[in-house]
Amino acid sequence: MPELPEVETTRRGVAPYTEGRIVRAVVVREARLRWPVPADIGQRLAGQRIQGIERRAKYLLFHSARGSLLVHLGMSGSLRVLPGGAPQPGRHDHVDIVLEGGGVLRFNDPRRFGCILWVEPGETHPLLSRLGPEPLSEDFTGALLMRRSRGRRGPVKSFIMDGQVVVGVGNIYANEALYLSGIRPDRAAGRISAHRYDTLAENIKQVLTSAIEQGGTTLRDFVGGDGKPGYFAQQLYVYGRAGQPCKGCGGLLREQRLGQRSSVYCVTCQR
DNA sequence: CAGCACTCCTGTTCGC
DNA sequence: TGCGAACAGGAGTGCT
Repeated sequence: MPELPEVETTRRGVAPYTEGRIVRAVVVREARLRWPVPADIGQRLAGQRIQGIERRAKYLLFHSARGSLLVHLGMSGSLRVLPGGAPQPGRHDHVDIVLEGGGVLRFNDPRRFGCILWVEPGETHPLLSRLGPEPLSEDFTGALLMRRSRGRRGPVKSFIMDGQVVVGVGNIYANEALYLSGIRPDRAAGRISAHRYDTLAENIKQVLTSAIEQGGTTLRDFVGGDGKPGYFAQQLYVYGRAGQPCKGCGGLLREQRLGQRSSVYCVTCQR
């Protein structure tokens, strides 16, 4: 499932093949995504040059002079470059961005939790207007977590997954960062010390950075081929390891549902 | 506002 | 071995 590192890896992977290129057409085979793909998206984008690709949270923005294509990969989405043109589309190949010169940027999303929308020039899309800071920016600090968490009684894990607090911390990395920080995921956000929030913020940055670095080794998978683009093995301490031994102390990892999300932690190493 | 539950969807896993 | 049920999960929406 694409988390922030996968989305950033996608951005870097498709940028060399799309930036500076002109869009010839947009082929929408299935418009029923999270929200309907706008019917006029092809008219808006055709003939436009893709000036750059920006990532904000887990959204990708393909900027042109006439507006921007806003893409989210949801749970199961992927973007892949087909430099030599478009082979027969598969069952979930919902949208093709056909480029001058014959290359194709193909959007695939089996569960259709993703979206493709349009943003007018100079406007901030409502989906982006209330987002917290980027986790890898200087704006994201332990002090921010400390300040924003005061008075909040919900679990810290839900707190750091709240996109209005900080963006891009999905379930996998929330679990991992809390393990690395020695913090139980069900601890009340408002009752965690400034020092521990410093540690947590650093670990969130660390785990995301290392995942992005690992993603760099799979960039070739974004082009052609039939491998699944954008996903890469991640060294995981707790996520998906419920019932297995903690890599720190050997105790069995426990699983708990928090805010509809599975949370895995070590009762000994995390307090 | 904070904190939930609900919702979208389909591939995978599980239980019998 | 096969089949239906349960599950996973990003994040917007709506309710308390």
